[in-house]
Amino acid sequence: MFDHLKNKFPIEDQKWERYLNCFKKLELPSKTVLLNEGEISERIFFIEKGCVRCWFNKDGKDLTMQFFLEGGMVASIESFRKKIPSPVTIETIEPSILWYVDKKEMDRILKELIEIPEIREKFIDILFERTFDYMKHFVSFIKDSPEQRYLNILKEKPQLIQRIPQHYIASYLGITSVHLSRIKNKLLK
Amino acid sequence: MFDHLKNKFPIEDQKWERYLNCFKKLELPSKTVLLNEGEISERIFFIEKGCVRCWFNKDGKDLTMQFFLEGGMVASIESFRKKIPSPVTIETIEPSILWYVDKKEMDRILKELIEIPEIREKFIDILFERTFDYMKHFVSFIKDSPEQRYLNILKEKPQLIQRIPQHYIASYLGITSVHLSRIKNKLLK
DNA sequence: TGCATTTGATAACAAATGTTATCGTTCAAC
DNA sequence: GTTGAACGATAACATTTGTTATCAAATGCA
Repeated sequence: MFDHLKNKFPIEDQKWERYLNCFKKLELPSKTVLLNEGEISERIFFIEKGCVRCWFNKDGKDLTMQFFLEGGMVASIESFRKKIPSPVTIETIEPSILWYVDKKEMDRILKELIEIPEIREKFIDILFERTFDYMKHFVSFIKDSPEQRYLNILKEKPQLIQRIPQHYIASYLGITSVHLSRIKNKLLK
Repeated sequence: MFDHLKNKFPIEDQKWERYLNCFKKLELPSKTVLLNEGEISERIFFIEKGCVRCWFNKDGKDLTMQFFLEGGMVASIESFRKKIPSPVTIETIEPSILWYVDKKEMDRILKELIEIPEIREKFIDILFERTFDYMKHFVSFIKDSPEQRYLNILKEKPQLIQRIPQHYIASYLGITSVHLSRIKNKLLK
């Protein structure tokens, strides 16, 4: 697990040791809520094992915004950064092993680490990459049909298709589960 | 114009002076291409007056990804940062007054300024805000009907509706211009 | 093991959206 | 001013996608 983290924040081992005790381990069953819609995000989670989903309620419908797998780092980032109510619920959808850090500690750690040029670069890089991901994702809504979006995931993140219930994938693609079922059926032929 | 910039990068005036000569002014007519799809972005543009559109070609169709107005800062950011071919063309859609900085100089400036904690914070903040914007945009494709997306723009960025040809708005919303015309018609009644 | 819940497929029908074509208007270039 | 291109509205029709309901299979749990 900590290999993932060391990769995200490449600092020397001894410095790293100083932060280890900020990380708390959680072993959780499936369908455990990590943060409720409307609450303020106080923790950032690192996924060692399992799968986490961000979703929100729209007129009684459960709509999926994003998935995170092993190695992922998840929080309701706008809530975490700006201390505003979270627009999403964050929930495990598999039995999962997570590590979390409280916001207060995370802020302190970042404040120290950001002074180190390599870490700073890495941090900014991660931020840019996440921005690029979101850009690609919304461009795909302009550019691709739902069928094509499904094929894109199948190619780029096959894990998601294999592990995640289809109706969650459907709303993530912006379609109904009935329609996704039709798409799969059509692709078989 | 430079007020916008000073606001984005709040440094003392004398320091600011040192960078002024990196900014080159352009006065351009409408439909001037600033960067072609496939080229590598070498400049970042700041908009003093006018309007700029990022778009790409998909099977012969012209699809709009994003608009920028006065005060905006535009480049093909993934291309600018990673020196990869731009997925989009950047083009004025009104007679515009722009300022640009070459990537080499921008990198040098940022390298210096990023050491200053306030600037660094501001920079990271701008990055986060842009990320949040893209998140909201793609969530709106999951959550809202095209009609609702149109109403959202009308409310949040009415300037876009007023100034930008409707068929550009349409593809930005992920629909055809015919459908957008229908939506507007329906809203009249 | 057995039962309830979740998940996924499918059908029939309704609604939304795209396609193509036509027409009138606006607008900029000459 | 005249003209051609760009823009926007509209209609008719085709296609895609959503809705609702039902059923079968898979899954988790007592």
